[in-house]
Amino acid sequence: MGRGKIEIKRIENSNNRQVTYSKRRNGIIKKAKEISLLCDAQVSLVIFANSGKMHDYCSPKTPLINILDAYQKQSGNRLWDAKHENLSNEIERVKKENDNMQIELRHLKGEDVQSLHHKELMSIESALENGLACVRQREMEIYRMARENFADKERVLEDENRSLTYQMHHLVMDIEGGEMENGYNYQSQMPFSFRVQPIQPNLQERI
Amino acid sequence: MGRGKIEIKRIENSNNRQVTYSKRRNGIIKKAKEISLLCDAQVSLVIFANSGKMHDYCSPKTPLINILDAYQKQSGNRLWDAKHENLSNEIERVKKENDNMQIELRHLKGEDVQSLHHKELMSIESALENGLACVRQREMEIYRMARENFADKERVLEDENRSLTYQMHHLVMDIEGGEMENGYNYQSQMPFSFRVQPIQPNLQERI
DNA sequence: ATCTATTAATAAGC
DNA sequence: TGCTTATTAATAGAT
Repeated sequence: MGRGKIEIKRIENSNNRQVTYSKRRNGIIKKAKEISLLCDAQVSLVIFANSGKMHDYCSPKTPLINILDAYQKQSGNRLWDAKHENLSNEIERVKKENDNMQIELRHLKGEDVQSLHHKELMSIESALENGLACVRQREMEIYRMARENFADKERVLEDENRSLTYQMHHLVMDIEGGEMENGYNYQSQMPFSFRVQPIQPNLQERI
Repeated sequence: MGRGKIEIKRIENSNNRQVTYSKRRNGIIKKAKEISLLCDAQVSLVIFANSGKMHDYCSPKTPLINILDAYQKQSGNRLWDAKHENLSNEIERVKKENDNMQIELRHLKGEDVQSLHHKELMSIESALENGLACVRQREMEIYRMARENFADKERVLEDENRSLTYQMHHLVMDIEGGEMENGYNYQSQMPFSFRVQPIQPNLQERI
């Protein structure tokens, strides 16, 4: 249908091919529209040119996804169903794992134990005892570490105190012993916050 | 193109519609094949008749799924991507839940407690103590029920024994007291397994 | 299905 | 691309 008949095989001339593509693409899309209107048919048409450009037609009132869903069902071809199935299976698997853990957790917390029998209870009990032992051991460890840490700090503070006390003692002696040799009053020049202020009142008594 | 021109609108005569559908469907599929051959185009065509019957064409060497995948990318239309996303999110959610439970379980079992601090340990400890209390309570319950059950059975057996003993006592008296009045020897006619055989030897002494 | 008068699509040229 | 036109292809209606 044209000035000459053409063989139905790849058009080698790239320009001709492109022109023919445009014309025929429009033709097909027109035909698709027509059949869907004339005959109440659902049509899904997607065309990719060699260049990668895409055109498509989908009959109105029917989302493409529905047409393709129906296509999957009728043709038995799996488009995305296979992927979906894998994901769904994964969800199932993980949910099952979840449920099992949920149950185990509840049992360990002493919930839903009415349904359990001797043997199960025994194993839960021993798990709990073991857990308790571990947790308490860890608590003891923390306690011990805290105490050691505290003892260290205490020792450091005591050393510091001793040193300060010693310094203060000498300072007081210097002041009481008459005028400064260089006429300088350390205490009064020091910012207030740096002055030695024993926190525990009874430390003063020890001086 | 035919004996008369037709308006492009739904053909009301159902027979005509069906005939036109068949003819035009073949036409479109032929055109699809031609353009894909002539112009190196990728074509996906799915047509559903009003009746529900489906026909399709897909250019060779390109699985439909690939064409549609490309369609999704170019058109921005989400066919199955949306569903995939939902499922993937669901998996993420459930896995996270899973991980949390996993951690809680491990802690309750006394594993990985090295990383825990005082406050967490305290709450786990109290959960464990509570669980232990519940489990032990349930065990006691089962123990009590079992004992009661056993006591019941024991009582029934004792009653049975008493009754049998009584019967046997009378039977022995009858036999020792001379010939049977009706000349019938119950014991010897009874199948061996039904004969009264006290299980506890000392029961015999009580007779 | 098949036929065929008629319309529609389109190849080639511009 | 768009327009034109000679030519082929598709198909409406009848059988």
